[in-house]
Amino acid sequence: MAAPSTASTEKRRLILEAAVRVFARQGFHTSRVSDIADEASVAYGLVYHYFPSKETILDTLFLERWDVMLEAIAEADSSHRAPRDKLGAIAAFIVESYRHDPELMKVIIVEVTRAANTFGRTHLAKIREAYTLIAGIVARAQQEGTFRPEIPPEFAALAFYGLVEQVLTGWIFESAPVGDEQFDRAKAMIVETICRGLEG
Amino acid sequence: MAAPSTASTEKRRLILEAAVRVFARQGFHTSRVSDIADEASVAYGLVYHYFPSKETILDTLFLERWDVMLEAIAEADSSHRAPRDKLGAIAAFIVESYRHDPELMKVIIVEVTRAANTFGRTHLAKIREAYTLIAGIVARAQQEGTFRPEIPPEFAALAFYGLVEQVLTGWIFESAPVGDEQFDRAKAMIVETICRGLEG
Amino acid sequence: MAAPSTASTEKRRLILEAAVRVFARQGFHTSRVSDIADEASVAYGLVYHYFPSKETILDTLFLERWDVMLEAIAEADSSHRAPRDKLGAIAAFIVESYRHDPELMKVIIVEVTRAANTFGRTHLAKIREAYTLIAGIVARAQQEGTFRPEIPPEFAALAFYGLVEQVLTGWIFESAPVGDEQFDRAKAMIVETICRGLEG
Amino acid sequence: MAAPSTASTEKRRLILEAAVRVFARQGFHTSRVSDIADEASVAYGLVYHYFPSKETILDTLFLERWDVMLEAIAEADSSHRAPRDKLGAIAAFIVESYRHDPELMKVIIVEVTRAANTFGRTHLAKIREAYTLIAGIVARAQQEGTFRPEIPPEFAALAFYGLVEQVLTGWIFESAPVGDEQFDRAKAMIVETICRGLEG
DNA sequence: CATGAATGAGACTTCATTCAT
DNA sequence: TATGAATGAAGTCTCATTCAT
Repeated sequence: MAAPSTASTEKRRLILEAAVRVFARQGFHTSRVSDIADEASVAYGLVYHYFPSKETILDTLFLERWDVMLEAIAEADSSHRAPRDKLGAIAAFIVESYRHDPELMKVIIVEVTRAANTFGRTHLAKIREAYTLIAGIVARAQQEGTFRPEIPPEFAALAFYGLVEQVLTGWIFESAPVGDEQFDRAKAMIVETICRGLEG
Repeated sequence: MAAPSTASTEKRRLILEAAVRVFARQGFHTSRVSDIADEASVAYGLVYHYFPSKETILDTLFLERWDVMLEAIAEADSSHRAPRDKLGAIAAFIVESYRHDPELMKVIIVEVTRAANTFGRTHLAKIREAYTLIAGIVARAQQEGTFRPEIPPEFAALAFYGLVEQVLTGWIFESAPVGDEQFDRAKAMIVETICRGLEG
Repeated sequence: MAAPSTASTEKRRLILEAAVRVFARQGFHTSRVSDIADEASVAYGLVYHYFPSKETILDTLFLERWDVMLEAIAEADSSHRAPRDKLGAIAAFIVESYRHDPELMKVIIVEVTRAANTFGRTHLAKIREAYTLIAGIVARAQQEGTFRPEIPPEFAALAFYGLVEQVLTGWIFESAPVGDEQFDRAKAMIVETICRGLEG
Repeated sequence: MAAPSTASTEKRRLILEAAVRVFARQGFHTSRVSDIADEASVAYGLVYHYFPSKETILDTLFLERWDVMLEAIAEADSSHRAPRDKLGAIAAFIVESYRHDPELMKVIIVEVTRAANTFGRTHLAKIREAYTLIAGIVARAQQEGTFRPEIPPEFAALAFYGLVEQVLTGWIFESAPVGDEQFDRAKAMIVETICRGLEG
């Protein structure tokens, strides 16, 4: 018999992964808890054994992934690269996240990040952390003279992250699948568009 | 005494305006039709006399305003201004729309434009019209040599509109009220940020 | 200008006729008062000017026609025909009623006579008058020895009227239209079937 | 302790039986789903756990019982009795059905069989099966010379079933309760009335 | 841990009826 | 008479959550 803790974790993970597919397909509001249970091939009640509410599932999905992203941003910042390369690394990380698990990214963006009235509200502080980190990169680039000082760092962060999100949103609702080439071009263009505006 | 047709229109308008306030306050999904009726000081059933469904109210709100915006974009384009000024006019129009009726803009952005999974889906084509118009401006600027050709016009439109929307979203969820000065600075910074990246 | 009383009667009649078509098409429960007003090309409120409720319209339709039928039965009875011919005259009258205005008969049978739980309840006494009259014919035929005494007159009336109604119900829900020949054969067969069982 | 499958079936049956009582008392249209739940001492939602709609409950009630009746008719036909006795067996079966569970029969007749505009429509084909089986008995009786050929079998079936239904309808709406004697006399009279008309 | 039956509040929508003009 | 806007009660169905086993 497997260790209980392992077994429990497995089912929990199964439910989370099923939730991603269901939320991505139907949207959070239109997804029923039973849809998730069905998708996970798990009993209805088990969902409530692992999660106190439907909302918590979405929260978990968001927080798990968002923390990874915050770490990635922090790491990009801590490196000794040029500001443009730091932003490039961040853009690359997010784009790669989408390439790797588009459904999860769709859920996070559509149901949390952009659904600011509902869940975004709850996670506003967490979302802002990302802005703050990015703004920090810009601020330091301005101090060292790489970026010109006219644009406030917070505004630059807004522009940068806004563009990345917009690009992903475009892919999410595009009918045609996105190819590898587009992913790579996107990374370059995001950086090029924003940094040209920022660099002195 | 007002003409009957006017009276009927008045109530309809009353309901639309109440819906804006209610949707802005509670979000579409959390708003009950009875909330709208109460806010409009109107009987429950009257809402259904004028609108076949709760969804239609949101549709109406969106379409009315969005068409005005599309006209504004078209007009900005038709003028003989420099590309940067055209984009400036568009940014100014949207920012002014927010200054004039922040609740309506909040509803449109939060519940339609950004709620891509739900209503955005229905209005995707309409939303894309705006992107297409903006992309047209960029494309022509590239042809006449004012903008450099590296960035595809569609991508530029994404960046431009994405930034505008991001700025408004920021205001929408900011706790502190936004002052006149910020509105004007925002217009300038949006254009500055994007156009520096686009101009040759 | 027409005399008011005449005008009022005209509109009233218009509404009643429209109600027949609407009830026949959609059934009473599925018919909205607005459907009737639309079908009559008359303002919504006018229906309530002439009838205190939707139900009253059906009542009126039923009572008007049913009284005519009761008279026809009474008349058939008062004649000096043989019992078989009396029943034949009644069957003929009802079948001709259907031939002349199938929609009205459909409404009366489907929505009143057979809808015993709803409106039939209200009109039970009125409906029974017909049974009583028919039973009277049978009773007298038994007294004079034309019909044998074994079957109670009330039961005979049940059988007779039941068959007539069943035949009409068959036509009502038949997909194919009913031809003149069928009407005439039906009259004959109804009498033949029932009277053979009754005659000594 | 009962097996789970049995328990679940029990509640379902409880709801069906409650529905019979409620429909018989108030009529289908006037019965609310909450009335059924209350009558069954069951939570509102459980009704929808077992049945997708209020209508389905009525459908189930009708189909379950009607199929039993179709079998009874088929069985009566397959026996080697005289045609008159076959019809007698059918009449007896239906009358006994009423004696055994008058509320269920009331619901089936009043709300389905006679409510031809609403549910009858849905079950028309099923209802006609009964007519067809009965017509078959008559047709064969005519071929073997027991019944005379003048009356078309379909018409005879109409008369027979129409009379049975009419008799039950009479009981259903009679204020006084029906005694055992009446049940038995009814069986005899139905057969007597119809068969005298059919026999050569 | 696992199951799925049981609970019940909640919200949309319909529509008969009333009323002001 | 005539109009159609206004009212609001009523009822179906959904579904997140709880609970007994």
